[in-house]
Amino acid sequence: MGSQLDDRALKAPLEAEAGAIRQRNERDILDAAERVFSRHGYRGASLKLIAEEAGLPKSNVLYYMGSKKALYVRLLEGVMERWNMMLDDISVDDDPAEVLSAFIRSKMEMSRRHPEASRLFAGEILQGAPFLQDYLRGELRDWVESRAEVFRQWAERGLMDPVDPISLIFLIWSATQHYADFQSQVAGITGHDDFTDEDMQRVTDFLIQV
Amino acid sequence: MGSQLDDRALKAPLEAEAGAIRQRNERDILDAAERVFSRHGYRGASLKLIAEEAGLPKSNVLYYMGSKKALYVRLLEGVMERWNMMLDDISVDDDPAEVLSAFIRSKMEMSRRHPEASRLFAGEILQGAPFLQDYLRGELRDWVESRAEVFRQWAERGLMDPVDPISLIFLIWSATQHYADFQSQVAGITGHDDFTDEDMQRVTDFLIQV
DNA sequence: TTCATTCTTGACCAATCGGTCAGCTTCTTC
DNA sequence: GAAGAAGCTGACCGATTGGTCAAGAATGAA
Repeated sequence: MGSQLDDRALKAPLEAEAGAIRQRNERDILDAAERVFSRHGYRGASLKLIAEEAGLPKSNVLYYMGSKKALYVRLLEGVMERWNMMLDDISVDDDPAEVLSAFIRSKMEMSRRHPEASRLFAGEILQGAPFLQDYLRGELRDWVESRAEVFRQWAERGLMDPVDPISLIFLIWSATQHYADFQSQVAGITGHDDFTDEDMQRVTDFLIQV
Repeated sequence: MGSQLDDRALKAPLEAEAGAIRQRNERDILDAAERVFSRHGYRGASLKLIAEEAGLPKSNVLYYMGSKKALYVRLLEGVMERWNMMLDDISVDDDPAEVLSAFIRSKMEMSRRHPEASRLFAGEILQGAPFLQDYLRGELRDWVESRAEVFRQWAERGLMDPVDPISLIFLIWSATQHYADFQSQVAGITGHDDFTDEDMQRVTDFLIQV
């Protein structure tokens, strides 16, 4: 059997280096899907709408993504990948105030620049994380616990107030994500439709101050 | 025309004192709908599922509620009514620490005892509040601003730190609601499936401390 | 040019959706 | 017990859903 075909035939349908056409179309579809899923939720989003948003016929979306569920899962995986990069390399020797400030700032930045991704994740969690349960109970749980351990050591050295570390992480998550997830609530109440840089800075300062 | 019929005929279909049968069935339907809508979102929930959950045929649900949208709106109104009772009667003369503690405690209590209602509200907001926009931009906005005014006066008298009042309200909302909305996330990470009273107390204490 | 691979798409499908309706039974009231 | 109101529900409807498929068009390596 032709050996120069083997490795292409084996990885082509799944792996990275696909044809240029495939790469462009998949990107278009994923971008469109992120917008549509975040606006309407998993069941509320229709393939027809996603296809229109991507400028392709519906059949083409199925051709590249296989099924609605597969498309959704692939989207979630992409979000989690970006999401997980933060706060990955802190150590006991860092300055707590500095680290926490940077963390809050980067989470706020993400809520502001990728609200669709943030809402996509929130919607998945809200409905009981049907597709993410394994991830939550595995990887993410370990991640949180190792971070909490560093906080505990900081508290022992008297570098920060001895608050419950896990609660602190939850607090930062919820407060920063709130601004993406509940964008319309915040916008409706404060009166402006979008966040200015000034607003962002004020909220960030507020959280750091706390 | 028989005057003893008039007032019944006029208000019966819309107003409070309906027949006993109607009252019981409507309650069953609303309870079932709250569970189903909070689990699957507006579009994800089907009348068939709601009907099964309520132990009635689908036609019967339509008979009492008119339409899916009407049922959903009626649910939301109920949630907002309960929700709005809190923090309604504070004044400048109260003790800030006491008021805030009570507020946090009652919001946490609500998140724990009515997670479905809380998630229902969150889902509506997450998708851009298609049914609640008017409420957000009207009543609720006024409510928040009058509360914020009290906070500002407290700060002027030196009774509390001079933090941005609106941000503070958002922070409390998001932090307490987080535990209902992201229940599965929290459960998946912390390891237990539900909150014990002890957990509740610990988190509440933490927030008050902050 | 050849020819296998990849891409594209309209027609079509079964399932499910929210909603209507006619006709039935069960209550309530006098 | 008669009459009208309220409650009940299976059959049915058009629209939309996610998904299949066959057949043709474009692409690219030899």
